[in-house]
Amino acid sequence: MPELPEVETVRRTLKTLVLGKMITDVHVYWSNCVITQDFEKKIIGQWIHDILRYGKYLVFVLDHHVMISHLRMEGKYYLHQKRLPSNHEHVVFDLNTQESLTYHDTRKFGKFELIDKNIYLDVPPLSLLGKEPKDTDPLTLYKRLKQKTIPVKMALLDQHLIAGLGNIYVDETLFRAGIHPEKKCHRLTKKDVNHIIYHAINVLSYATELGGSTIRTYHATHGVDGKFQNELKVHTKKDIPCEICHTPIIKIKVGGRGTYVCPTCQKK
DNA sequence: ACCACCTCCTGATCGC
DNA sequence: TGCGATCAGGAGGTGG
Repeated sequence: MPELPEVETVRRTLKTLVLGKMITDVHVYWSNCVITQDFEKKIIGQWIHDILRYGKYLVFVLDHHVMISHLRMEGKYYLHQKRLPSNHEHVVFDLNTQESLTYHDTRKFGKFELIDKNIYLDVPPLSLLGKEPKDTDPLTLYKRLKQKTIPVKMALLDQHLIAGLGNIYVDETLFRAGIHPEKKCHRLTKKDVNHIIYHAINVLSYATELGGSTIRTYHATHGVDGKFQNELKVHTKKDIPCEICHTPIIKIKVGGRGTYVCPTCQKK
């Protein structure tokens, strides 16, 4: 499940592979993953000038549009010589170099959208996206959380409040901050929120440095594997002793999400 | 505004 | 061993 560090790794890899190339043809094999009408007609003939990232969204900057791509759980890109599509390849972009950029997504959850280049930051989904932890003002976040009764983990997964965290890095952030994922938002202190932001920034930047995490079925473009899974302290660590207090890590459900927590170090 | 719940999907895993 | 049921989950939508 790609989160900010994994998407950033994909962005950097893809930039080296497709910048300055033109999309000569597009094949959509699973139409539900494309939101835009006449997607193929609009995108053919445009050049790829840049690839940006906002939270977990990839933004391909073209001549007239941006193509917003969200990988959701299992989306992956591959660049290869033109060939027949294989299983789970739902969108194929033919390039002017005789290569194809292929989008592969087993669960078909990823989405593509074309938006006018001049307005894409002013319309959903990007207009609704919260700031990334490094740009988040602690007091502003504290005030918004103060009005909420949901568990802090659910708030941190809400991309409108803060962008980039997913299930893995929320668990890791809350462990490092010593806060229980079920703690209600309105009970968080300013100090709690400061700790959360501080550790979120650290976890995300360190994970990005290591190329993200490679767990379950996720890996970045071209078989690039991340190394941050070796740094995980709670996520996937059920029954393993906490490295601080040696209490076994437990797995619980918070808002329906599998959640790993040290029942001793993390306070409600 | 807030929040709980549903939907989309497939493959892995669980339980009888 | 086999096979149906359950689980996993990011974000958008719905309805209370």
